[in-house]
Amino acid sequence: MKKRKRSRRSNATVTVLQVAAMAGVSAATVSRVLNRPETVRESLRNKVLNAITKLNYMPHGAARALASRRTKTIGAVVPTLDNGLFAQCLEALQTRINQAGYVLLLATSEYDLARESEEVRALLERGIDGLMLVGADHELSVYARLQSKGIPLVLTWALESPFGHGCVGFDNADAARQLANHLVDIGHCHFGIIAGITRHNDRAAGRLAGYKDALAKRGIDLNEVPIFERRYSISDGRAALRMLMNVKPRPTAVLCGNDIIAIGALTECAAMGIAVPRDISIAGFDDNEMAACVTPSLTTVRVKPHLMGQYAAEYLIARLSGGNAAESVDVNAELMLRQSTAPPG
Amino acid sequence: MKKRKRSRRSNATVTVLQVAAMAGVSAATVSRVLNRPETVRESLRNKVLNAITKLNYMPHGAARALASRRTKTIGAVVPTLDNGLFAQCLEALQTRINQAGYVLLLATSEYDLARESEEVRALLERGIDGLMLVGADHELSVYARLQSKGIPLVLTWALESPFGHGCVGFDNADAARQLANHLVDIGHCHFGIIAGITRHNDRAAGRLAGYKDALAKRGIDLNEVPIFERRYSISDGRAALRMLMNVKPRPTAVLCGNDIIAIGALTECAAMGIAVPRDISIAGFDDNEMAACVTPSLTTVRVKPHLMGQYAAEYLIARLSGGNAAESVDVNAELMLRQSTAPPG
DNA sequence: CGTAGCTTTGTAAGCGCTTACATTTTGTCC
DNA sequence: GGACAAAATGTAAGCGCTTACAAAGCTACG
Repeated sequence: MKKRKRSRRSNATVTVLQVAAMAGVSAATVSRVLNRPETVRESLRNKVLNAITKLNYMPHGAARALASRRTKTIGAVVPTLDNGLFAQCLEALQTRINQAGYVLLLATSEYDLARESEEVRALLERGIDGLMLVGADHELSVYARLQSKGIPLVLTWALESPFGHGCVGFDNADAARQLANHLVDIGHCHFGIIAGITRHNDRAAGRLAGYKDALAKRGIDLNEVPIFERRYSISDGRAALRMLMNVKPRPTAVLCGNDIIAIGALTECAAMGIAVPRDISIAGFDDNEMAACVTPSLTTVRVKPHLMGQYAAEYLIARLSGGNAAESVDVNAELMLRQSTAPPG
Repeated sequence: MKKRKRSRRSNATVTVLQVAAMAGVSAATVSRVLNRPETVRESLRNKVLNAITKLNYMPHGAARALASRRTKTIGAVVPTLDNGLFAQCLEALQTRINQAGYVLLLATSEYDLARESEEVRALLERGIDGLMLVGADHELSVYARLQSKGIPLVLTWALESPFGHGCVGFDNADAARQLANHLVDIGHCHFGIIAGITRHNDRAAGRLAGYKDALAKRGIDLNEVPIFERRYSISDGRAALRMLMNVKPRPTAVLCGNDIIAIGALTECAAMGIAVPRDISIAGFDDNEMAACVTPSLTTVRVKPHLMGQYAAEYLIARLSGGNAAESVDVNAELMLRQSTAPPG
C-alpha cells in the first residue's frame, strides 16, 4: 500500500491510458490508431478516435520521441534571417515539411562557423530527424556529429558536399563568370570588384573566383583590378564604391558580391553625382526583392531561394521516409540584365 | 536469465549511466552536474565533466523533456517569412532566446487563422515552453490550449491581449493617424486609400481605422474617399493605384496599407507617367528595407521588428525563469518623411 | 566522543509513449 | 466443423532522463 508516491500530475494531463480506458482498449491500440491506423479494425478505431476528441487528448511529443526515436522535427541553421533570401528559403522549406508532418527547429549562425557548430549541437540535443545547412563550408565537428547520429543533411547554396550529402544550389562561380563576361562583351575593360567576405563563405568565394576567372580569361590583368572584400551592408557598399572612384584608371564597371553591396554602390553614385549606367555600370548578385525596385534597376543574378528551400525539404522528406533522393540538384541561376549596366562611355 | 530482451541499442548511444559509471558516481549526480552544478562537490563534478567530454556524451532532449516537463524550446508562428519584417523580428527573438539556452520552433500561418491554430497545436504537441504570436487576432482554441497547458504567450505587433498576455507592439491606428494628419497638414484634401486585407488582421484594420479617423476628424468626407483592400503585393498595389486614378476628383494623396503596396503604386505611377510627388503623394507603412531605396524614396511609418523580437524574447525568458515582466511594451512607430510626399500641385 | 543539523550522494520510481512478442480472434479451405 | 494461417489486440519492457526521498558524510558544539 504505497501507491501513487509521486503523483506530480497536478494538471490533469490526458494520457494514452485514459483514452484507452474510455475506449475500452489497451494503450497499444491507441498508439496504433495514432501511428498506423490501418492496422486496427474500423470499429475499434472509431471508438478510440471518439475518446480522443472527447478527452481532447494531445499526444506528448517528448514521450513519443523517446519511445520511437523520431522527433518529426527538422532543423535548419542559416547565417541570418535579416537576409530575405534565407528567410524565403526557410519559408518554402517550412511550408513543405509541414505538409509532411514535420516542424522546423531554427537557428542562425551570423556567418560564424564555430557558432554554427554549436547551434547544430543544440539542435541535435533537442532532437531533429534531418538538417538543412547553407553552403558547404562547415566545421568537421558538424559533419561528424551528424554522421554519428545518422541524421540526413541537405546543403543549400551548394552543389557538392565533401561527404556526399544532398545538395541543392547553383554554381556561384559560373554565374559570376557569366555576369563578368557580359560586361566584357558590351565593352568594359576597367573593372572594380566589391566582393563579400570570402573567408568561411564558399558562396562569396565562388562568386569572386568566377569574376576573376572570367576577367583573366578575357585578357584583363587582374593586378589592375581593385578588389575589396566587404560585409553585406549598404554602408560598406557605399564606402567601397567611393574608394573605387579614386582608383586610376577609374573602373567603368563594378561587380558586387551581392545586391546589398550593389545598392550601396548605387546610392553612393547618386550621392556623388555619378550617373549609372552612363558613367559607370554596376552589377549585383542574388536578385533580392529590392533589385528591380531601385533606380536604375539593378543588373544581377537571380538565385531561387524558394526553389532551394522546396527541394531541400523534398530531399529530407524522401530520405526520412526511407526513399532515396537525387544527391544534387542545380537550380540554375539566371542573369537578370537591367538598367544599371550598359556599354561604357 | 532473460536479460537484454530488447536491446534496440544498435548505435552505441552514450547515456547518463555510462557517464556515471566512468566517473564512479550515480546517474543522479551526473544529472545534477548538468542541471544544478553548484549542488555537487567540485572534485566529483570534475570527474563527471571529464567523463562527459571523454565519452562525448550528449544529453537526450526528449528524455530530459519527458522527465523534467521542460523542453527549453520556444515556439513562434508568424504569417510568413517572405515579409522581411517578420523575419527580422524572429532573427532578434532567436538570437536572444539562444543566449538563454532556448531553441526556436517555427511555423508560418500564411495569414490564415485556422492554419495558425493548427500550427500552434503542432508546436504544443512537439513541446514548447513559451510562444510568440503576431497580432492579437487569434482563434479561441489557441488561447484555450495555451491556457490549459499553462504556457506563457507574448504577442507582437499588438499592444493589448484579450487575455492579458504579454504584448510588444505599437499603436497602428495612432501611427496611421499621424501619417494622414501630416498629409492634411501639408494641404491635401483628396485622398485614396489602399489598405491591406483587414479581415482577421488587427494590424491592417488598425491602420485603416487610423487613416479614416484622422481624415474624418479633419473634415474630409469619408464617402468621397475611395478605399480598397488589397493583398500585400506589388501587383495589387499597381492595379489599385490605376483604379484610383480614374476616380473623380482624382486623389492627390494615397495612403497605403504597407510599403509593398506603396511601392506597387509608385511603380504604376512611373508606368503611367504620373510624377511623384508632384502630381501625387504616396505613403507606405512599415519602413521595410526597400522604402528608402526606391525612387522617389518612400514616406512611411517605421516599425521596429528587431526591437519587438528582442522584447518578446525578454518577456518569455523572464516569465520562464519565474520572474514577472512588463505586460505591454510600446516600441513607438515613427513617421519617416521622405520624397514620395509633398504638398499638392 | 556523541549527536543535532547541515550538505552531499545514492536509490529508484516514474515521465507518456512505442513496439517486440504473446495471445486471441477471425477468416479460409477441405 | 476443424485445422491452420493471418489479422487484430493485449502485455509489458523499456526509451534516457529527473527528482523525491533516503542514506551517508561532515561540521560543530557540549
